[in-house]
Amino acid sequence: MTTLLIVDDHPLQRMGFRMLVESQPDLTVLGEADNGADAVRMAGDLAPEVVLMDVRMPGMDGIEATKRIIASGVRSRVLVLTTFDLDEYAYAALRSGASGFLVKDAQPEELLSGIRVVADGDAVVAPKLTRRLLDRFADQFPVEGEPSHREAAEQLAVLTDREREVLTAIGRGWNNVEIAERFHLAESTVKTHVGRVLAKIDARDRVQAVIFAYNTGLVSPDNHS
Amino acid sequence: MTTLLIVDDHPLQRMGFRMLVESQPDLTVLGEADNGADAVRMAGDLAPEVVLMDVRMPGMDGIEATKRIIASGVRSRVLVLTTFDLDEYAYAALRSGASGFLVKDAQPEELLSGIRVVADGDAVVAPKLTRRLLDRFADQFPVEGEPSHREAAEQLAVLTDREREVLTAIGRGWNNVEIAERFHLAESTVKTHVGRVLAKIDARDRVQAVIFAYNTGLVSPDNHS
DNA sequence: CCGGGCCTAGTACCCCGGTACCAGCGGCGG
DNA sequence: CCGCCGCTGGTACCGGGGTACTAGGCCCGG
Repeated sequence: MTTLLIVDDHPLQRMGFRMLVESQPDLTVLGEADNGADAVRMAGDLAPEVVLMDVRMPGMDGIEATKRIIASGVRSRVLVLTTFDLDEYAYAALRSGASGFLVKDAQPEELLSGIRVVADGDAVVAPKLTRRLLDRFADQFPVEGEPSHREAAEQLAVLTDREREVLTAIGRGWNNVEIAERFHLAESTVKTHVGRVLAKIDARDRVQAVIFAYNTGLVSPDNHS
Repeated sequence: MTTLLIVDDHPLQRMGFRMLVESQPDLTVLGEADNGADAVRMAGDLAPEVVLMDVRMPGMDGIEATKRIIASGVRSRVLVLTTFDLDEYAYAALRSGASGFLVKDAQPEELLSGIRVVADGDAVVAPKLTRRLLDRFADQFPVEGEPSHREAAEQLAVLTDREREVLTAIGRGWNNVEIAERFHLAESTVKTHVGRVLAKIDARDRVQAVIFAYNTGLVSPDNHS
């Protein structure tokens, strides 16, 4: 049984959601809120598995409410509902920590499907929003970065493509096992690469490699994950 | 009628896709390719609306093939299929210009739905991958008003003076012995401080502590020695 | 005066990281 | 065709790093 909290400032809209949701044997509504502040409080009290959150509300909007719910440490997952005409809010919503983004005029089956996906710990994004998400994602990750420090850049140049990838991974704080997993390599292979990188950039250990990566601009603040 | 090109190095897999797709009255297969080079060429010749692209293939892989198809200017949209979880290759795929990303063991309906979504000009990402994508997105694009810097800065405030000194030293790439010497401490003392710093800033090891130090501005590029 | 931070220091333990060395493979240029 | 290079993988070894726990001395505020 998946528990829900419905957040929307329009009573009629809430009614619609409740009708749809309660028609499903595996879904149940714990409560409703008509503003962001109540939503945050009720999420803390009721600990619903999924919060259906309208973005546009008077006072605290759905995005701010989402951030606070996520920050509060409650296990609730938030499924944000947008009307899609808002572009400036779109990215803020994506960053808010929500587990899903659907358009309010979606088919009922899509909404129900989205609720179950989110309840399972996965995420869902409406196709139209996904398009923009991918475009933005592509923009923000240029194929090759631009080193700012020329001198060190020469050392960067002597690295092979693979070694530069590994150095970037080191710069993100990943350990050898994590690097191996993300690149589908054996840990021993990663060690080999790391060793060569350290020798080439004249670093004693991966800590100094991180510093090197920052000084060359290979990685920048908030470039991690 | 939506036209398709199937790209996979496994004949049996292609057969499965073809069977599924041709069972749909609105979908038709224009051709098949078992490697990236052929895929690029056939996409140019046949101009399918959607390319079903396996990501892992000997020789030119699906990602490189996707990039070249997109770069070629053909109007084809690429739906990438993988058996694996989101990893570096997957991110590379998302950057490659693909319109969709699904796992190969998805339900047939999901695949068909994904094909139609992509054909409509929208994009689709498998729920399990979306979760990771959103996490990554959130990491990469900190909210303007409430950057992770602020959170981090608050963590900085909880550090004692000594701990902040030690963190700075870590950020300069010094090891425990060097820190001990410069501060006239025993190595064991340094370890104690380091351990508490790591706990307070929620870092796994000193490598992540370095990154933290850079992100908070505690240390800056070319600040060492 | 006594509790609580903070700094100091030690011991013991385990694991990850780094090194050394070796080896096979595929591509590419001489 | 051969050699070089880059990439991959493995084994073995050792030292540094991180954790857990303990503990004494210091200063400050209740």
